[in-house]
Amino acid sequence: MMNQRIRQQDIAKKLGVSINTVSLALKDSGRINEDTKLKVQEVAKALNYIPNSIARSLVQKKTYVIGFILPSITNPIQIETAQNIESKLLANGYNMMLMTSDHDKNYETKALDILLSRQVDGIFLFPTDIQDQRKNQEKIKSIRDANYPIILLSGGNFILPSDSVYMNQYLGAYKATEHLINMGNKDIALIYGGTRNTEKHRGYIAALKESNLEYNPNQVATVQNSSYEQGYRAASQIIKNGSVTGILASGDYLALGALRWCREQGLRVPEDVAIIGFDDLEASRFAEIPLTTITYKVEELTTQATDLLFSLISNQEKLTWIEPRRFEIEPTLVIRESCGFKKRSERLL
Amino acid sequence: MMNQRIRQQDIAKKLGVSINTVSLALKDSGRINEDTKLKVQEVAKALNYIPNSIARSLVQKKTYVIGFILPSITNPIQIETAQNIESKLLANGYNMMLMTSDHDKNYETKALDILLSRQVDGIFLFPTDIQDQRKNQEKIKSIRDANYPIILLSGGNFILPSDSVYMNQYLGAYKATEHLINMGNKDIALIYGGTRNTEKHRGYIAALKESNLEYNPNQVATVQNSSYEQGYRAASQIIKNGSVTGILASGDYLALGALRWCREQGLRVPEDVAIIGFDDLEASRFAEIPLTTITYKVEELTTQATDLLFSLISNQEKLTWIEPRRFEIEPTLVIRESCGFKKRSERLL
DNA sequence: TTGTATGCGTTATCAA
DNA sequence: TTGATAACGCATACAA
Repeated sequence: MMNQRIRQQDIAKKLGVSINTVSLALKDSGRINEDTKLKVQEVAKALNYIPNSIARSLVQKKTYVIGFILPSITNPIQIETAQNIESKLLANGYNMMLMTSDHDKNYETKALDILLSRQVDGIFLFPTDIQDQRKNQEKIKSIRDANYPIILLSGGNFILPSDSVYMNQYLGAYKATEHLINMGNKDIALIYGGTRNTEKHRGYIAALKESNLEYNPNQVATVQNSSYEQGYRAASQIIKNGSVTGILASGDYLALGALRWCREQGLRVPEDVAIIGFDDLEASRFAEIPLTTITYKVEELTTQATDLLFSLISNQEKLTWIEPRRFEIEPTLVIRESCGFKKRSERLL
Repeated sequence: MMNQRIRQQDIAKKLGVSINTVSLALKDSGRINEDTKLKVQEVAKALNYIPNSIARSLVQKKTYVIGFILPSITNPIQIETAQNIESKLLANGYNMMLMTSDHDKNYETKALDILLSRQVDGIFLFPTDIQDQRKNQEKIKSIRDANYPIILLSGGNFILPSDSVYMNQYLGAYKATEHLINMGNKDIALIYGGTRNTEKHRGYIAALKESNLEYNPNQVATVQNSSYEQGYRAASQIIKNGSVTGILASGDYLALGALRWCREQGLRVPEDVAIIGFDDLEASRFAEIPLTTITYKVEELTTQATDLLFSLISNQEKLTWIEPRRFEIEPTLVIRESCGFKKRSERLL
């Protein structure tokens, strides 16, 4: 029910000029009389005219809307990424349409179709799952082949159907595991999201292998989402399973949940169990035992991603002929207290 | 650069029928031959036809897009609210356009204009600030008077220009303060967002007054956002100011930051300082001292809000003649350990 | 059951 | 500097 809104026609009629004149005047076009321009703008303001961008989009074939698909809210990093990108888009005159894909399993495809139908000028996609990504691979490829800018916010040691910007999670997991090993741990557990985190899994295994440590499936727990509760629960299972002295969790909330369980059991951290997380959330800095973790460089990632998107948008050449580019961002280790190496000074205000 | 996409015209030409036939067939209209309908749908699928909803919106005067304006990301409750509403909208065939208003101070107005220009079918607005809300009051009123559904997700003891659904924060703060008093605290500090939280401020004062306790401005700290860091910092200031034994924070992260500061100073919680937060985030359940807090009933709020929105959308009567409705949701106290009353059993899995 | 014609509000092209 | 006219892709009223 858009109620009768003011159109260019209305203000044209009021002034006895043509619609075209109004259109040009509102555009602040140079090739129009200053007086009439002012008159038009004045009346427009008086009538509270608001341009209909739907109509404009139809003729210009451009909506200035960018779609953003992300799995869900449990990972605050993804939300932060979305909002960070939103503000960058805004600075360039674009708005964001946000869709979450986790509602049902195959919703990612549907979300893509909706965004295409809405004629968005580009898409950022946080794939739900490497599995699903493979499944949508053809679709994504065809979207890109139609010169439609689509950027993936994930990646790894495999071929992607489109351009991508991502934190190198393999490397992150490798560094984290290596750190646990260096701190003297030999039985290191992994708490992670299964098919959502295959790269982290790979990095974990690679680091173990590098140190000639055995990969023990009993020390790996799969988790539904990256909440405290799941980390708490996973820790309870894993530690009962054996002599684990180190835990790598694929997210900080998982790590903090695990930390809580350990503390409740009277286990000391890091003396009895060392814990390391992922993402460097604020909660980790303020945890009871400040958490050692792996950074997720949101600002760097979103800057790269939006730059890439805008270059694709303004670029005229057929994307088909360009190899998909990938930008990796290298995560770094943030050492706090949960694996040893106390540095109390860090939290000074 | 929308590349040449398939239109109804293209599939009409391919089949030698009229556009109208195609339009009806794709609509699955009853008044069309089954054979041709199937044929059309087949070709549409083969050509990978995706309807142009921009064009459809122009003629139907309906976009099936709802705008959502929220201040920023520091409050995870607002994000959760947005995503919760997004999923409810989706179930009804609507999508959400997300805008954050905190970038510059007066951006809320601009966001409203953008959404109106984009012809969204309705708007949810989380006002940045009561102050700003007053400022935009006329604008919001005029939007509503134009029969444009706009719903505010805040409220209080004052007149609102449009329909609203909100947690009664006055009551929440009252209950929280009362609880602190009941636990024997007489010097109770408030950490809150200033003009963003006037209702909480009022509730705090009312509860003090009810117990004949003096309101002491030195025990009130204003904070930039609801992060751990701000809570940590505020606690350091406030506790140095005097003999505070209880802290009410307007958000759980603030409370947890304050908790951390106290612990680092060797203060026991709740024995030396009792702390209570707001929102009942997951982090509070898993804190080193599980946090007593006030619930924010996201699901209840979003259900009310979307129901109200859809009733406005389908309603044909002039909104001008209807008094703005308001739905208050009553917050409840969740007692954990940070104010006393230990209940260790709660966290069983 | 299908086709034709018109319009949605705007921009763009071409004359005047 | 302005005005008429034709698009944009789709839906709808009406005709056939």
